[in-house]
Amino acid sequence: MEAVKKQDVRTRQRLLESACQVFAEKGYRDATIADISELAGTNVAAVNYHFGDKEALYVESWRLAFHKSLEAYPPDGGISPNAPPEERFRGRVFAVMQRFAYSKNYEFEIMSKELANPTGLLAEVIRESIEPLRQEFGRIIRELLGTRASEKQIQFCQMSVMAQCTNVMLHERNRKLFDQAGIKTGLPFENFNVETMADHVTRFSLAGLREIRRLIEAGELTDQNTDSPENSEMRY
Amino acid sequence: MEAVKKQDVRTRQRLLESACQVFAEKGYRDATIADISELAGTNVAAVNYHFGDKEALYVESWRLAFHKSLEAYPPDGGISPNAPPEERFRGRVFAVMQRFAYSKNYEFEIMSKELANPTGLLAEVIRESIEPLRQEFGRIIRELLGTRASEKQIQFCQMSVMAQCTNVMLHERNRKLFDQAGIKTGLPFENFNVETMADHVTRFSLAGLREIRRLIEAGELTDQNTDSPENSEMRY
DNA sequence: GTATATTTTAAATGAGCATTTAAAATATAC
DNA sequence: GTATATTTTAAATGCTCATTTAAAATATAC
Repeated sequence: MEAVKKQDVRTRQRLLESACQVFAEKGYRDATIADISELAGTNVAAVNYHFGDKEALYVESWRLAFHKSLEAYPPDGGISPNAPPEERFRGRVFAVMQRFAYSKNYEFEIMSKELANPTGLLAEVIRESIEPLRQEFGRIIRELLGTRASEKQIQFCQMSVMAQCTNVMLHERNRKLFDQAGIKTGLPFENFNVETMADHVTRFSLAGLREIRRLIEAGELTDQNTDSPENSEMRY
Repeated sequence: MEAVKKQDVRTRQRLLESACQVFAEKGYRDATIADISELAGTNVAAVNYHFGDKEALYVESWRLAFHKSLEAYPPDGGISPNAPPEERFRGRVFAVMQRFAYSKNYEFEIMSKELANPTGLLAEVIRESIEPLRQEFGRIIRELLGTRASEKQIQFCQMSVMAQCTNVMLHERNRKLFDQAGIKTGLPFENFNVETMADHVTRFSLAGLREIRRLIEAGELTDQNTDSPENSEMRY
């Protein structure tokens, strides 16, 4: 049970890598153990032997996918911590988009499927993985917004930036799907290029951040303004 | 076969409305015909009798959800076509976010699940539904970017704005899920408010658009800059 | 009111799938 | 080399689910 032997590790590892790929392509529910073990060249029972069940395999797959992705593209984008915040900002945006863009990094596909259609199985482990990155990025945004920005204002802005990074990728993937299905989309990005997109998102967002900062410092944007009053209708 | 009688319409309608709800909650694959027909108070065979199969019901559900959503929140946000583009912009952003925010509009949940994990069944019908809105919004962005903006630049900016609208909602939904699961998120939006969020997205984005316009008009942003060169790695 | 067409129902069918089982194969310990 | 522990395998199990069937119920036409 405890002792992990060589051969063991090898099948376990193959299984895990296949699982990342299949979960990324199909999502938890549509991925079958048969798919995964066929791709890994093992028997279906191997999954249950090595991981217990499909759920545990899913969680382990996320961990591996995230780990590999982060290893391939360090989150600071290679920018020195002493660089001006605008540059560190661009580094982060670029790194996120690379992590999401390269299809062998299954991080993005697994996560976006999970977020849209949650199984609940990854809630904790995704949060654990991502929270440190979120904090680091938040600190850069704080610098850009100035000392008078509230926590909530920082989080709103962070959301605006990250939203662009993820949606670019969803967009791009779906354009590919539409193309394959022979549907004319009128959508952009025919020659998709991560660097170009990162530049756009950076330019657009830095301008947004400067404006929010200006408003805060001109006193035209109190926290109340960005905070929620009790008036308009709530969701649910 | 052809003639549609009264009682017929009623069960058909109940089935359709239940289907919207269940597909929105669970996505295509996890929604079962048993779920749907139970909610509608009909027999499971009724689905096949009235719609043929689950796939056709899914497509019809999207149509209904989208139609109702648009009816409840007109896409221009009630802003006159003669208003300045900034106001029309805000109207659109607000309308989109309302459509997405109110949970009885199943549009958002069905669409975001479909986009993250495509069945392919909605590709055409979603595009058909959304394309006119996309065009109208594109025209507003064109006004804001000025006459020298390229089509690609407009589409990039449009993506940046829509990305924020959709991600706010995903974010919010998942915060609720995390809360329910008792997981501390550190995520924002404790008192979620559509108007506040629409204001933020509008402010942030209008600043981004002004900056892109400035760069275009200063000649610092040729279409080449925003277009894709052949250098860096492509996805897939 | 009777005959015909439509709609609803309960039960059956059969496919897909995660998981289990127990035997066979392989590695490890001594 | 033999005994023991680990790993792999093919087949079986049992559950969920979409879809079908054919009989019963209900509506419509005349």
